[in-house]
Amino acid sequence: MLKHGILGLLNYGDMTGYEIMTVFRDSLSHFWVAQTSQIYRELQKLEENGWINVTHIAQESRPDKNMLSITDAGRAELLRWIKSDTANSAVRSPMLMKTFFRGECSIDENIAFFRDLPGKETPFHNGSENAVTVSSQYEKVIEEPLKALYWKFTIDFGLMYDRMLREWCENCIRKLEEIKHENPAD
Amino acid sequence: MLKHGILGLLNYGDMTGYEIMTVFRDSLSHFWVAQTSQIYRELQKLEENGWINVTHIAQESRPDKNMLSITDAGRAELLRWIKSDTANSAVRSPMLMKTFFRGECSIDENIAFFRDLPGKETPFHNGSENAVTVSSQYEKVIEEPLKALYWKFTIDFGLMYDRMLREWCENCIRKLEEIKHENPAD
DNA sequence: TGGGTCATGTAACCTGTTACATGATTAG
DNA sequence: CTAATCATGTAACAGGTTACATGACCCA
Repeated sequence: MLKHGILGLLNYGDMTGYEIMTVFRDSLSHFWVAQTSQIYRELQKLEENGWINVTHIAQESRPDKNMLSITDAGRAELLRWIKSDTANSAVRSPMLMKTFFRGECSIDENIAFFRDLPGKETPFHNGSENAVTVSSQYEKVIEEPLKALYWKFTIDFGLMYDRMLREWCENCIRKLEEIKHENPAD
Repeated sequence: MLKHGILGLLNYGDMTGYEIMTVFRDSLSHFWVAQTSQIYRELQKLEENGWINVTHIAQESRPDKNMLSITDAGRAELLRWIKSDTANSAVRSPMLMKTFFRGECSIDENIAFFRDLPGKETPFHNGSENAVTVSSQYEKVIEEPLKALYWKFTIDFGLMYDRMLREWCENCIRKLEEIKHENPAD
């Protein structure tokens, strides 16, 4: 999957590993966290698969760099992946996992837990508002308004998710407060 | 994280690997998918760490089984994990990753994509309504109504997520329809 | 007689995380 | 003078996926 994210970015135009890293940070990282080391490793595999070409460029006042460009095979693979079924995708939420077992903690601890959650757990953890402005800048770079649209869709998702999470936390807190007042013993 | 999920289940009472598997399927699997093979491997590690004890039980009309029970060290580890910070948790959404690059497809293909999504991509992919009834059955097993409460919280999350996802897809479709009518060329 | 349940795993591989490593240039 | 930016990775380990393997009992 990370492979395909990188391939997708290279489809916008040639880039170095470093540039991929920065674009990734501003866009995909909201819903897919990846370390620099992993990006470079995946780039090696993309080349092995023949999905990208690498051109070494010597520089003087800067370290040398490797310019990466997507191949026809890479573009074909990207499209194949985009159109493939989303269904059996890896679901994994550490946050829900912890919530599930929160019965081990006191009600007050749990009220605090749900109070703090919305600030921490969100796909747009850097703040979705910020993501909106960043994407607008890239809109000029991509130059294809229709492609920028889907970027905006992912940000809309982030905004709606944030709102939903806050609501959910409020509901949980409300129920915990009720229980607290029913049995003040706990 | 999977380690801790298993530890949490064993904290409800002794179980075999097989039972963990079935309880897992009905509860945690909604937001954390794991293969049987992985569960057995993690059980080995839990024992190596001294977090569980294993008792071999010979059976006649059934295969022998290993009864697992959580140790004091395991309980301590479970609590440590529950109270640890949720913040830097691994975010990864294949669905948003694909959405991001959907600009490569036609508007009609994308309308179809968003129309089909709500049925596929949901933390409670087996249907959240079903999860509600299953959890009610376990409520009798757990026998501690306060613990079952947090299970219900995770299901509430699933229901709210489902609703939000449907709304988001409708919004995306609406925007795509607008664009389609503005430039019928595409 | 065929499929589901009970019950256990191993092996190979792929993906993700953490820690480490280097070093010049440039902007404040 | 110091921190950020540019630019590249390696190594070891942890966690997740896929495929395979075994075998009896019970119900329809």
